[in-house]
Amino acid sequence: MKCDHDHAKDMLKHLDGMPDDVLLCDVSDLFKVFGDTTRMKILFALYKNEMSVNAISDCLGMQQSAISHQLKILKDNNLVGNRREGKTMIYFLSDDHVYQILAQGFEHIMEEHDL
Amino acid sequence: MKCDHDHAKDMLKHLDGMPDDVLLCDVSDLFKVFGDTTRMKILFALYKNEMSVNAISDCLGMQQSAISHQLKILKDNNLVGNRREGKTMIYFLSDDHVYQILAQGFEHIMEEHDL
DNA sequence: TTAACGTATGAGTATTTGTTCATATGTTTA
DNA sequence: TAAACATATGAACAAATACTCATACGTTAA
Repeated sequence: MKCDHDHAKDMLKHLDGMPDDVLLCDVSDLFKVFGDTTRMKILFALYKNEMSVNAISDCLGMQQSAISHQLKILKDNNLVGNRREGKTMIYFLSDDHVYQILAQGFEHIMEEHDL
Repeated sequence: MKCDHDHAKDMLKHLDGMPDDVLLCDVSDLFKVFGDTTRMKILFALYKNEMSVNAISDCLGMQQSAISHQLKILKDNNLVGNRREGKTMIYFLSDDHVYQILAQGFEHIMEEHDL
C-alpha cells in the first residue's frame, strides 16, 4: 500500500525547476475550483451520499440554477460525476484526490486555529 | 511515521455532517490562495531556495509590487514566512502542508492528462 | 542627516467570477 | 401529443481580484 506522504515529496522532487506554464495554470485552476464556499459545500454534501441537483439545492438553501452552474465547474474538473435516473441527475464524488485535497486543506486550517 | 493517506480519510470520517460555515470559508479561502498562477509560481520558486522579493520578481519577470502584494496573501495564510537580512526580506515556504497540497493537485492533473 | 536601496501599501482599473432571471433541453406521465 | 417535472444554459449584474502606478516605510552607507 502506497503512502501518499512520501509520494507527495517524491513527486515534487522530480520536478526540475519551474513546471511549464500550461501545467501551472491547470493546477491553479484546479485549486480555484476548491476556492469557493458553495462548491466546497457541494463536495461535502456529496461526501456522505450521492444526491440529485434539487436535493443539493435544498440542502444548501440555494437556487437550482446556481447549483447547476457550480456542478458544471466541478464536473469539468473531474471532481464529480453524474448519471441520469429518469428525470433526475444524480451527482457523486468522482475521485480519491478530492478526499485527500480536502483533508489536507482542513489539516492546515486546524493547525492554524490550534496555534 | 505517520501516513497521510490514511490520516486524510480518518479526518474526513470524523466530520459529522456539514462542517460549520466559518471552517468551510477558511478552507475555501486557503484553496483560493493556491488558485492563482502567480502565487503558484512563487511557491515553486521558493520550493528550491528561499529568495528575496527582488529575486522572485526577476525570476518570474513581474513587477516588484505585484509580487509583494501576492507575498502578503501567502504570508497571511501561513504558507510562507520571511525574515529580514539588512535591507532585503527573505521569503521561504513555511509549512509541510504546502508541499503536500501542491503535490496532490499535480497528481490530479497528471492523471487527467494521462487519460 | 541625507541619499540610495529594498520592500510594502493604498488607489485606480480591467478582468474574472458567482448569482439571479428567463428560458431551453430532456424525460416521464396523462 | 401535451403537460409536468428536473436540470442546463445564456445574458446581465454585482462583487471580488490581480495588476499598475505612485508613494510611503525601513535599513544601510556616505
